[in-house]
Amino acid sequence: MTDVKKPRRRPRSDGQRNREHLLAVAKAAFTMGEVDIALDDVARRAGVGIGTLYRHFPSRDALIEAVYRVELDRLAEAAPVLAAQHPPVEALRAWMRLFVDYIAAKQVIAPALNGLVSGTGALYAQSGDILKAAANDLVSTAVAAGDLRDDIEPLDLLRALAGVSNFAAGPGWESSAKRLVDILIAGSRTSVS
Amino acid sequence: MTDVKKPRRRPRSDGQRNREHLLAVAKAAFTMGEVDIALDDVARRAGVGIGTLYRHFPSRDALIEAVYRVELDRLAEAAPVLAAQHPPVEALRAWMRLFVDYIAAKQVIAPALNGLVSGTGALYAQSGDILKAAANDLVSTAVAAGDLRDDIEPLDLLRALAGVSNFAAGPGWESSAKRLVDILIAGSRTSVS
DNA sequence: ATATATACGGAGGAGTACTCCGTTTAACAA
DNA sequence: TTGTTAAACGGAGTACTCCTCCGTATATAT
Repeated sequence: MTDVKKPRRRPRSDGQRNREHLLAVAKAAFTMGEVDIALDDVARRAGVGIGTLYRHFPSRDALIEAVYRVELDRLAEAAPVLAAQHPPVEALRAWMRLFVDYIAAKQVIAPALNGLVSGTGALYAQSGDILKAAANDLVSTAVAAGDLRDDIEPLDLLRALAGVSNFAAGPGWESSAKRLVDILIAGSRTSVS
Repeated sequence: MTDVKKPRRRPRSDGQRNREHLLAVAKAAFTMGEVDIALDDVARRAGVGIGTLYRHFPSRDALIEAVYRVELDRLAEAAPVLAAQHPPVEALRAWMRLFVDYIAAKQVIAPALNGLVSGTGALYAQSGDILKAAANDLVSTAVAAGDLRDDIEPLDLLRALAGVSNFAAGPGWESSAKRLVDILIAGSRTSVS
């Protein structure tokens, strides 16, 4: 039990302001197509030096994770709400559709999902765990109710979804994404002839 | 119909040799983990100048596509064979499992699938079309036989599969990938209570 | 006012993708 | 064989990116 670091001073206001500016700029850029924006640009647009950016976010991945953290957490929080409103399987379906909606609304989830799901490493690890836990709850509830096969891996459903999320291009992609959700749900049910 | 360009000379042997060396080196590198290998390195290992590499493959993506072309084509060619050997639905299942096997054998499909499936643009466009056509045949045969719902989008199944392919890490990933194939098939069947 | 922990800025090191163009060479004809 | 020429080569150079380092500035606390 090492003791928690006791902050001897209140955090500096300019530091927090800059951090928020950076996040806002980065999110705006990512939301537009500019996923590959140079970090120098992010710093310039936020009105800070590049050194400041790197102090707040020690790597590009750290910045990306910070940007998406809010969105991913919101998605995770929706799970218990849906679970309370719907029967188990429908709650899961609704939650998976929420993914699709988020992507449709340019809520910038897709790249985060990819990072989360691909083996890139510790990146997104924390948000990822929350998300996985949410999926786990929904699935195990449905399994316990006897509606879903008991060999369903929640993470696999997420992975499959990430595959579709990968590209939000082409007309009708949204409806085809929702169709896939139905396929996944149907295929996960207990009663399959 | 513009006339086909009549080559006034036979292609130079050194050119073809170098092209093959480059492909071999790149494939070897990609097959190991070195996806981010510098193109300078590829050129050096192949014993050619960087200029030569860029003449043969005008961009990094062009090189990657060329490397995976062979594998993707082989996968596409397996489709009619499987269709001849199995009833429709089982042919589709077998083909989807083939994806998993390829990935498991470090056959380097996963990144190609991602590129194919993500909206990166024309990259992989050609190989992608072949693959899509193969999937289309398998699915529409099964649909015609009345075994699969008629609203199944072959490409969506591929996308979902790509999601799992994304990471071939963690113990037991292979079996969970095959389980997902079963889920997708089950969910695509006509008779769902 | 003074002290000091905290944060800032941006030049610069290191590395990569890709271009340009003078040089070399394989193919072919005489 | 030898000359001609289209095709291919090589690698220095350009442009750009990520990230580090460290001297300077400033918010907080006394």
